[in-house]
Amino acid sequence: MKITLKDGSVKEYSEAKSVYDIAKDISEGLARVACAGELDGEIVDLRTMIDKDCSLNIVTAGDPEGLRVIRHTASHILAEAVKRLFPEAKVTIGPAIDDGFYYDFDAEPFSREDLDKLEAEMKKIIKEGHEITRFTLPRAEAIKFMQERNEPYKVELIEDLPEDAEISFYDQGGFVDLCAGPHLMSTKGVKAYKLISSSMAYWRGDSEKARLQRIYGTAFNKKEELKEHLDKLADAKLRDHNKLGREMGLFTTVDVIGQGLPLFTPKGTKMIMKLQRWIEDLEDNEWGYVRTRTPLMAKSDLYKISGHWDHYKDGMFVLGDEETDKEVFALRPMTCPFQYYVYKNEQHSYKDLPYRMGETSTLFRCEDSGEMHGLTRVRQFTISEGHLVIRPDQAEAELKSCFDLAYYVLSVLGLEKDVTFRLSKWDPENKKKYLGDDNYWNSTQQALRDVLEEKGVPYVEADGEAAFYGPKIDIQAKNVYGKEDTMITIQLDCAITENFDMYYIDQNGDKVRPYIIHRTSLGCYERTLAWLIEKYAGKFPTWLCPEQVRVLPISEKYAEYAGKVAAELKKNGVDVTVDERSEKIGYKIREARMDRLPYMLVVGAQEEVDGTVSVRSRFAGDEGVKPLAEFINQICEEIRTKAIRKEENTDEAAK
RNA sequence: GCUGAUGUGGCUCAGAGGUAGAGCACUUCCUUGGUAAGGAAGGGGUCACGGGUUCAAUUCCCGUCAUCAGCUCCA
Repeated sequence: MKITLKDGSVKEYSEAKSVYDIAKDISEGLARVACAGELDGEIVDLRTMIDKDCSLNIVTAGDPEGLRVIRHTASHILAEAVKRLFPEAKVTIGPAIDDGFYYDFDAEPFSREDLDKLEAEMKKIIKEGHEITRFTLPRAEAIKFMQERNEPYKVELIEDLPEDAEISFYDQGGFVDLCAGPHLMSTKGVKAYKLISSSMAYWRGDSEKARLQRIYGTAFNKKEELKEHLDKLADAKLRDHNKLGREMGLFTTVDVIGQGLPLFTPKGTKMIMKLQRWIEDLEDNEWGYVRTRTPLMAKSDLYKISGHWDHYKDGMFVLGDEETDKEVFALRPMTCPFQYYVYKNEQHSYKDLPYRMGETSTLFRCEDSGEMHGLTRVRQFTISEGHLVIRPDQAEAELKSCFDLAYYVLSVLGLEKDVTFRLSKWDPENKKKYLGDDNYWNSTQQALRDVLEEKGVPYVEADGEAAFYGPKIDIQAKNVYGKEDTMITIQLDCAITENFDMYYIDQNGDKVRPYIIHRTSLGCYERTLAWLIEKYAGKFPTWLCPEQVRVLPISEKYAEYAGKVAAELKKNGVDVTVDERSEKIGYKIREARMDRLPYMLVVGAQEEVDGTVSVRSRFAGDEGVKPLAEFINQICEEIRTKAIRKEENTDEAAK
């Protein structure tokens, strides 16, 4: 067969030559993975190509696709290990995923000890160095083959394949798995792997179907890369807002209060208030918003008009019983209709629009009990809510301005590089879930797409992610574990105004339906705080810190001067405390460091005489002695500009 | 909501069928110190909650609540 390589050169091999030799030859000995190659953009097993002339880019262990092949092979080795140690287990599927692989088994739950044993067994299988060979069977025989081996899940998988398909299998020294490939040439090729965790998963992701046990693992080309990955996971644990936020005393939860209902401590509240005051002033003073304050609950009638009663009742906390009570209320899951009635309170001319309403709005959503997590999925939360009532001709400009505001907020927080953009569209396969027709959805989706295009940000389009009343631009961020959440959303809604009979008076004196933009600028305060904790590992920009400065008197003799320093700072709006305890200065510094304080001011005899402070910061260590007034100027400027000071490489940074 | 694990002083955790332990933190006293832990003494727990088994339960069993992981969901 003839093989055209990436560089255009052609190699010819006799049919008699083994695929392993060909692979080794083509990859110049590079590749443990060399039996996998790229054909027309697809990763294929060289062995499927043995009788064809083809063009191949050989996949090597070092490239991303090679990594997938290594991981996929590791998952087969795991499956073999499970069959050896737990012969009753039934195998299902085991793909490579973004940062590793998993394999689902119908088996008893696995403990950490089981995983350790399985890891040891995998080591044996790898050491044994089984050659991995590929063979195919016609469908009927393939079914029989797996029936004989008593693997019902594999039989089901094969039954779903076309009648005339040739079914491929991979054999590694007797353990045979149904698989499309490709794989390494030998189990020996898996050199760095680790089983991470086990959990439950449903067969084919369907909660009606069998419950399976999933084992997650990961594998890398080299041991060092694996170590790096495991270190990163360990670091993620240290940043985890749900752990760190509690440790730092920013929030807590209480059994008897309930799930998804975090309590913010004075420190956590201080941070949220700093964000909230900033956002409210920003919107009102610089972006033309007016503020509203509307009820946290309403009669069910309101939600019937808005459509939430039909589309979203299960997600609401309903107060009362429809059957027996005259009036039924529900806590609000959104602010939209409340602000609509504020708009409707007066008649509006076309000259009044856009009418931009903002509200720091607390919402309630009855999430399923298993969904709650830290501050990112909660049942009560507060968002920087806003609704813009606009004329159709203002849509483009106002959408862009909402986008600019959100982007500005992100960039001040230092988060703008960490987000991805998503155009969330309706599900054309399930139109019943939505208000409006094809025409409506196509045009609104295009309007949002235009904004993203104009702003030149990369974005993905996602079906089925829209609100029931309109499409969204969602700004997404990942947590330390790589899980994605919506941080900010901008939605265009031209449907709801009908239900609420909203209108403005145009030039001709006619009533006209406005459009609505639903949007957030900072999103949900709880979620944003979680994100900040993880982004900064608790070392927040100074302006956001609940405690910005701690004054550390050398001894109790200087407590009075320390108090004066603190009072002066407080007068200038700085959040400051004094550590008056009779501890040594080293001890106080250690504690302040562990509390991630941005600034420590050491004061003793000399400072008292000179009216100075000895500045020590999280950023640069010892910053020397300064007149108090100079330090106040410096920190006030840092707070005013919301500067994000970089940590320099001091010895302390390493600690 | 589903599956599994977990729940012991403020925190991190140990422990065992016979009325609970360490380190840190806290309080008091000594020390009054110059840039990451000075010393001593002391207080503090209905072992998440409710049932059951047992002479005896914090420990074993069941239920509830909460936390975590994963699934599913997320207007």
